[in-house]
Amino acid sequence: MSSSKQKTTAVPHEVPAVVVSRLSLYLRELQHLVRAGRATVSSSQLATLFGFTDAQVRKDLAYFGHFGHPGIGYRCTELIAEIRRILGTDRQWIVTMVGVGNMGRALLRYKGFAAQGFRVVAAFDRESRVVGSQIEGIPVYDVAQLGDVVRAQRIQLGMITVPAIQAQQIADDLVAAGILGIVNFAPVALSLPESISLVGVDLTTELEQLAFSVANRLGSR
Amino acid sequence: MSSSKQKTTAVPHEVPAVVVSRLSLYLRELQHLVRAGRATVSSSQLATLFGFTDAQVRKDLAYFGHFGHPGIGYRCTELIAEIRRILGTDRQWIVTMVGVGNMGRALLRYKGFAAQGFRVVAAFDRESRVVGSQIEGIPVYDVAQLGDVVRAQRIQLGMITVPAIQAQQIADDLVAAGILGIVNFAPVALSLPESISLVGVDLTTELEQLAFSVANRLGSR
DNA sequence: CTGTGTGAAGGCCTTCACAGCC
DNA sequence: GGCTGTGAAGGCCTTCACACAG
Repeated sequence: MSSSKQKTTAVPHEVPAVVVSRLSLYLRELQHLVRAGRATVSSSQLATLFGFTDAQVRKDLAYFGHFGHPGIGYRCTELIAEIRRILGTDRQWIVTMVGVGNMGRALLRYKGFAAQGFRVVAAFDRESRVVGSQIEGIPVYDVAQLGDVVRAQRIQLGMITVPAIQAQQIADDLVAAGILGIVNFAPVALSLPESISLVGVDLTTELEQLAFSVANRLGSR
Repeated sequence: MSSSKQKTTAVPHEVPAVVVSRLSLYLRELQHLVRAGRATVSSSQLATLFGFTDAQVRKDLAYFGHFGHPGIGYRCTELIAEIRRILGTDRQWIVTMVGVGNMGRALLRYKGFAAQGFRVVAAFDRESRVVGSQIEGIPVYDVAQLGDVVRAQRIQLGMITVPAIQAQQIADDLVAAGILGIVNFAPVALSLPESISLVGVDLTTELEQLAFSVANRLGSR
């Protein structure tokens, strides 16, 4: 606030992935806090929600700028705006879903994505039964049209919910069509060019973490 | 193999959570490899699938025992059995799903859980429309019966797919009924006793990681 | 020669502790 | 008094590099 040099403009250098994932969590809880009428939070209050330390919360945020107010804490709406800008969710992302089975359909019907800036504009499947239909207003195309539609609609992100055995081929098609990043729900490791961002989500894996934790009485995390 | 002291019996000491999560990934790919007819893998081949280093794969496994064969690598079926034992998925886990909306239904229909030792025996919802029905042969009860059913069926793990605002109450009910661990799909931080294992899965959070990665051109991970 | 298991080294993240500010 | 931002310290995980085994 004192000097003219605000360094809150861009990602400063290399940020640990784990810091970014915590930022998402902070954002989520901040939004809950605002809805509950809270104007400010301290780092220790935020930390308590997750079992982190207050220093960690401050350090995480300090990677990107000076968002806090000594003696006050962080103003919720202000910090929400900052984190959204950092994550890149202050703008809209154009998304597609490939695979309209149980999981794909469930995700298409989920309202939470749109609320955070992710607009799903097209879905794909190979089953002629669903091709041509709409789910929550989102048209379902044949996978054969994937490249054309992705290019025409300038789709940036793809979510893959096809069976594991088809996932690599779909990923290759998405990359060929110019996609920038992929969330892979199929239980298989994908091989992609370095330039493409990849996040893997495997629900079985998550249950296995839980089983291990219970079997070895590690308690909460 | 030389001495009588095999230390492959239990979790030796404190294992980093990230090691356990990689074990799940190894298991998944090993199962793919077996299906493809492969008998053995080396640490470097396994590592390449994920972009890890070979040393990391070996170190991860070395936490739990000596599973490799110098000059050969790891025998796939052997290592699968070891990892399942380590994760605790060589036995069956009794699981419940609380919330039978889009996400809950999709997960109930997913066949992958059963294949890894997770048996979903009951689901719960508050909507009288679905209570009393079955999904994939799994009965849906009213949430009011949650405690009774969890105790009667000795349910060990719970998956929560209710709206965020209801999630803490459901979690408390599950804990009161003696549950051992929870996977929380609701986009909210839960507060639980230390003795209860907790894994959080937030799909919006995953998309945000991807957005950040793309926005900052970090490429694959 | 191929490939594992592992001390040692290195690096990265977390925690500590406190100066500074409201 | 309350709370942030941050160097310094500490700890934990990853990588290196090599002895050893088949």
